[in-house]
Amino acid sequence: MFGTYSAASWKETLNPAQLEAVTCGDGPVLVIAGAGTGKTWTLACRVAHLIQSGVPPERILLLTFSRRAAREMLARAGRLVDRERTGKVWGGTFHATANRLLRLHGRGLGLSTDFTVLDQADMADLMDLIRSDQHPTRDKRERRFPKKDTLVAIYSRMVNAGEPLSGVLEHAFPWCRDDGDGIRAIFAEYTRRKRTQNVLDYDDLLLYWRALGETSAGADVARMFEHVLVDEYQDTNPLQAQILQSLRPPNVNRNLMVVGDDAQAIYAFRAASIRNILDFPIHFPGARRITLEQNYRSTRPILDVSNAVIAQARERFPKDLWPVRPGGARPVLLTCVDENEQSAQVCEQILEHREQGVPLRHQSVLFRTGHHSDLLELELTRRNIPFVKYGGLKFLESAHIKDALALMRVLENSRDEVSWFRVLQLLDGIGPAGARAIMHAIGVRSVAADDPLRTFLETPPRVPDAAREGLESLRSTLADCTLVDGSLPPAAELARIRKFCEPLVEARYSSPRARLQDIEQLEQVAGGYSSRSRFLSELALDPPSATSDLAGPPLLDEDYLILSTVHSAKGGEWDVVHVIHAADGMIPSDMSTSNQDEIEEERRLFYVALTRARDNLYVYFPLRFYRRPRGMDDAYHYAQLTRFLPESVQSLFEQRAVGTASSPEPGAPASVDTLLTQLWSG
DNA sequence: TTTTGAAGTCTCTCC
DNA sequence: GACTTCAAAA
Repeated sequence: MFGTYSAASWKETLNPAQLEAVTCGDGPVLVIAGAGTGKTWTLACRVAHLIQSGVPPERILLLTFSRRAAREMLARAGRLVDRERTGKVWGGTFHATANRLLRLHGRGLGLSTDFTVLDQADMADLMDLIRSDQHPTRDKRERRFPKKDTLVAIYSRMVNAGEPLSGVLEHAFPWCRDDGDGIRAIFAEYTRRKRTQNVLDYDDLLLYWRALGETSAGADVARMFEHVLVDEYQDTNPLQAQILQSLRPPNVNRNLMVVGDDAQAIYAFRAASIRNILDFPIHFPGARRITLEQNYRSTRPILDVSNAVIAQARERFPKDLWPVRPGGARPVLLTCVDENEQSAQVCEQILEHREQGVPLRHQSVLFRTGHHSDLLELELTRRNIPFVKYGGLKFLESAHIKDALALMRVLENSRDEVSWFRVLQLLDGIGPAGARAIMHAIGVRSVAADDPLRTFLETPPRVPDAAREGLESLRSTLADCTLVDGSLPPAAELARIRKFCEPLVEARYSSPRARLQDIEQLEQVAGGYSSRSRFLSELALDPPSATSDLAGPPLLDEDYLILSTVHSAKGGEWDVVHVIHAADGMIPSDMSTSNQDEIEEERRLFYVALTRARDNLYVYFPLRFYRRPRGMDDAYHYAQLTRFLPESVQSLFEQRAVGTASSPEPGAPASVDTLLTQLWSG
């Protein structure tokens, strides 16, 4: 269905509801689109239709949940009109778009347009720095104060939900309720420092974009766009909804199309609110509503299971998906004796489908959290099955990459205290206290002082003997990068930084070679950029989501399996989908079972996973799994099948049980099945 | 006083 | 693997 079409014929591929969405005229439109109903295709066609109707592509704004989604959608639209024109469409996430717009129009808000962007880890580091400033002697007997990641989570929720601190603490972080004053003080200082350091965090990007709407530049920005389209609207938050309102003031125009599915809302933890979809007709009076219910993706048996799972949801908009595709195999529920058996079974099924002609890249393995695939990855490697993993532990989060980037950021913004703090502690003999002393000496935090970087290079700070050699190496590296006439291309700069890091990485980390290669990979990525500031902000806003993203475009004939968290799999579809760890405590995660809303979100998450499958769906349930021992408990636990598959839903599956406790070989005798069945239903 | 190393704890999802 | 805590060494 996604082949190439002539300009006239592609509209014939659309069903009536899709066609209505694609060709509808001006004004606000809400498209409720169930899983697999051709939502992406419809949006791509809408873009193509607008361009064909004479809307200049640069006056179309397409907001998506990831940059990858925007790229794919515009690539499809490009096949319908032409690449040259679709390339001019504004596309990307809210955050990336804010970044672009604020660099163009942020002056009126008192922003200097060469700001740097803090990612979540940077936010946490700055919070931590402030926390230890405000409580220099942490009393250990005192009750624990919220950790830096918690502080960031509280702060982000407050901003994105637009809810006062007290309310956020009460509803979402009740265990921090009594620390309100301390938290408030940290937030105030956090905000102050961000401003003096000329940095914006993720939340600021949205806040300033909204603020832009209230300035005179805001009207200009609104007028820039004739049409605004938003994908995955169910996962936007109140702040983003306000941005859309500021972007579509009644006196400019109200051309706004949002597309979403309440049954697939899985970002409440990021303050996303289903109210955005519910209240859309209130925010944009006269909104037209179109529902897409015809499912093109999955066969009936897969849809039956998915519908049965979501039907148990506490509340939802009634919406039935009906399949277009006939026939199809029953989904398979595999009860495995343990996690090793699960890994082995996944490999077996994958290879069998490949034998039957389904290449690896049309199959995927989905799981709740990044480390759920650890064992499987070992097994895949052992069997030489190539794979690419999305989501989970990210490349940019590893310490050595952050070290290298911190050096670049000091060059970019010499008042970036988080980066200085990190860079200086790379030196032997310099710990937190030493780093603070140096930062004070070169005036990183005093607004009036000269450029701290120049001070650092011109007058070397006093350091203990152990740090002398490292300090000189650091100074000459930084000097090298600044004194070359003009500015060095980012890749060349990183090459020098890598030289500096080499001895450190070798001394500090266990597998230095792999880590140095990581930095080389980063150099490769940097090769695509001519400006350091662009490189750094793109990296913060669109981090490589898989290691393969860094290795450059994979060879066309290369075949590899996709491993992904369910969150990262949103919007994807595969012929064969394997959902692993369908046990209570995994799905739903036992960190998300404290209240009904969280459980409902986990249910939708499971639904999203199931609905990714086109032809074959496998759900794996490991009976026995390892969990790090807590207290006297045994390290091995017996699990219950996920609560989202009650008896009535199980019966829609073909059920198999494999493995025995003593021999983890496939093909257990039939009697084991009944034993296992008793275990999960008893 | 500050750094450094060792032992112990706990780990979700993403822009 | 990353972070915290604690104690020894500089």
